[in-house]
Amino acid sequence: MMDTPEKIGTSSSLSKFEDSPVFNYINSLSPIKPVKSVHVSQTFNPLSFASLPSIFTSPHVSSHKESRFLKRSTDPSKPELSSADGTKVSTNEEAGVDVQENFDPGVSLGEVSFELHNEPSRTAIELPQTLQYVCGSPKCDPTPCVIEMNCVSEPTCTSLAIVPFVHEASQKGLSDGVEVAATFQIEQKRETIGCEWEGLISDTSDLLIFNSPNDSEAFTGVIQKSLEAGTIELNEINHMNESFEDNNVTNFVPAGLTDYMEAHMSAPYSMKPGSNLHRGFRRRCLDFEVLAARRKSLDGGSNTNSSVDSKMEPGNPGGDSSRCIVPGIGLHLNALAIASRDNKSAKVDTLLSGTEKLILPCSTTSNSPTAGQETAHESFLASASTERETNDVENRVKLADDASQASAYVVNEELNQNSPKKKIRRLEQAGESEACKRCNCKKSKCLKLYCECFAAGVYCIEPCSCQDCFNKPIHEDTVLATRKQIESRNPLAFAPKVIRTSDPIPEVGEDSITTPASARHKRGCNCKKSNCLKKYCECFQGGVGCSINCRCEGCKNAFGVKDGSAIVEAEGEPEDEETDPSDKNAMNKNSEDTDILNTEEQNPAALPTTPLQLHRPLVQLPFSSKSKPPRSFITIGSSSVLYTGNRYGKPNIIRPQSIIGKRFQSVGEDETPEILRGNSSPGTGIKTLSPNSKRISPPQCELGSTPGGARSGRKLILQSIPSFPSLTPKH
DNA sequence: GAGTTTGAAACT
DNA sequence: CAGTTTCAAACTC
Repeated sequence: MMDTPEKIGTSSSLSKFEDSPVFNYINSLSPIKPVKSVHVSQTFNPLSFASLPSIFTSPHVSSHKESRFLKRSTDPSKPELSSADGTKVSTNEEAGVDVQENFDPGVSLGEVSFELHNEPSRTAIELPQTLQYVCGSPKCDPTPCVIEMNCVSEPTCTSLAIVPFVHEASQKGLSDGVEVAATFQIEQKRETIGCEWEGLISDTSDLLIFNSPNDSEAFTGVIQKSLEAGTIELNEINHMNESFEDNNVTNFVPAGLTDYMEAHMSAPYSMKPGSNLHRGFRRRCLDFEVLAARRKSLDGGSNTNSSVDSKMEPGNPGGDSSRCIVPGIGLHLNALAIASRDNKSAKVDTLLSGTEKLILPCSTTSNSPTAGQETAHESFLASASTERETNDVENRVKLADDASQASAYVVNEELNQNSPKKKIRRLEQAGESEACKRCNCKKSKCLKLYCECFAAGVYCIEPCSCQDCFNKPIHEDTVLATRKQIESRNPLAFAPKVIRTSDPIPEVGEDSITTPASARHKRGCNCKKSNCLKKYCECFQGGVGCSINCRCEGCKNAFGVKDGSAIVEAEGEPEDEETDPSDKNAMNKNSEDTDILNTEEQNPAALPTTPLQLHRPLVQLPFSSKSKPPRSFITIGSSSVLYTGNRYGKPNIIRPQSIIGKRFQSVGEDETPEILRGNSSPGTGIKTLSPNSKRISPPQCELGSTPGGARSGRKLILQSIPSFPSLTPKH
């Protein structure tokens, strides 16, 4: 319809895009439109591979990310949207279905761009773009993500029903073959009226394509189709994407998203969609939060939720799986580990064969007895985490700390699938991640931070050898209550301990490698005998150098000594005010002078400068992967939810994307910093705020970024604190 | 696998 | 806020 002509215009320029009839059209459309627009931008973004990585990787680009996330989320989340929208979905579906059936590239493109539901159709038609973009999400993510989104974000019966289907489809596709899965899905699609299905189907279709041993073939085929349909459109789309990202995307998208969210999403959940990656991570984290929110809502008397809850509810022993799936989504890193273990060999083979990573997880999930959904989610999460790890190891900046990055990273890899190395690494990492998630608690009942699982916001699973474990879906209430208590004591208790700020991804080419993630342990360690050379040291364990925040004695942290130079043993905790080495010190001093804003901007540069970063890469690899990083993500994600709102606002509004991107990346991981920024009330007594006076230090970003990192961090903490509560409580 | 060491978390 | 205890991971044998 209007799309074709409009498309051209949009492609030409960003500004045009807004002004363009397309944009108007979108505006005219139902609330969904904005989302679509977002999707479109995202979908397009995928086209530009280079941009994508940066985008995803860059945490900072909250706007970007989120917008993208939204896009992505929309893809996977389509179901969500649909479920959420309900009626809307139905209508949209029709359109989407028609589109798919018709396979009119031109039309589809236009529609796709505008309508969420169309995305499926889009996927079919636009595959080239979508594939790239979607691939990441859908393959591994796809089903899982979708499911999770549905379950977690919105307690709709449909979501539950859908889940099984998705898994089946995914499983079939994996086991039997892509084609089969595709057909299966299609059939279901027709059968099922729910738009969710459409979304799922579309996703699955994508998956199928990618899953096919010869992704390239499928991809090429798709491309050819698209080309036949109209290459120009694709190109235009790409341009549009670029323009979006470069110029307005941040501003534009967020607004749409927020609106959409407000309109369709429940408040608590609204934030989630923000980022796909975050979704995954958040989900786990959120699980708790979500559950609480649900319950509250239920208490409030939302019937729909109640139905869901009943399914979700802990009460069900059988429900465990289901529950785990929904609430547990966030939880099951462990499952991944297990699954990965069992299936490692298989995974490897598959990887080697050329199948994508994503597929692997799915396969594992399918294989894993425990569970389908959960495993899928876990796999997704795991993949993300593993990717990070790999990135860290490789010092690939692209993968930013953010979950978003992880997701993005996944996507990229998928795109890049070619490299077997990465796959292997991923596998390895997965294995490592596996180890990370077990606990062996005997007295804490897994309800204290002693428990790694609990601390990570994950439910305990089989691999755990814990005793009297209460950290299970069955005891959700207890877990939530305990969690709240702990958070009340220390709002940052579940925040990631180690914050990594990867340098700007976009600049990956630049020095990213040299300057791996600048990560810091928020609190800092308190080692006295280990010299920060053993895993006893959280900093070392996290693969980050010690910072000013650390109280360690005789620090010899291979990743970076407190004082600044690894060589220096300087223990002087406070003493080390040596300017250079310690960005920390410098930061502290400087920070006082500098405002938050300055810190933010400066951060990126600062981070790279830190010697620690340099050191990290070498050592980190092994450690980082194993332990905490993933967790941190999770927690971050949860916290981030609140933050996301802030993110949208600031990044979008204030800063040019390019700049923002860098900054955010650095900052991105810590959302708190952003918040701080946003709130940035300069003088806050952070310390007082932090329950644990010990070391609530700002994330690295802060440190690195702001000369007065300490302050900023503190400030951040303060601000962040409120946010945390909001997350869990969300009334 | 058992025992020791370590440092965070929790408690006072 | 500091000191002590508890706890579970990390480590060693």
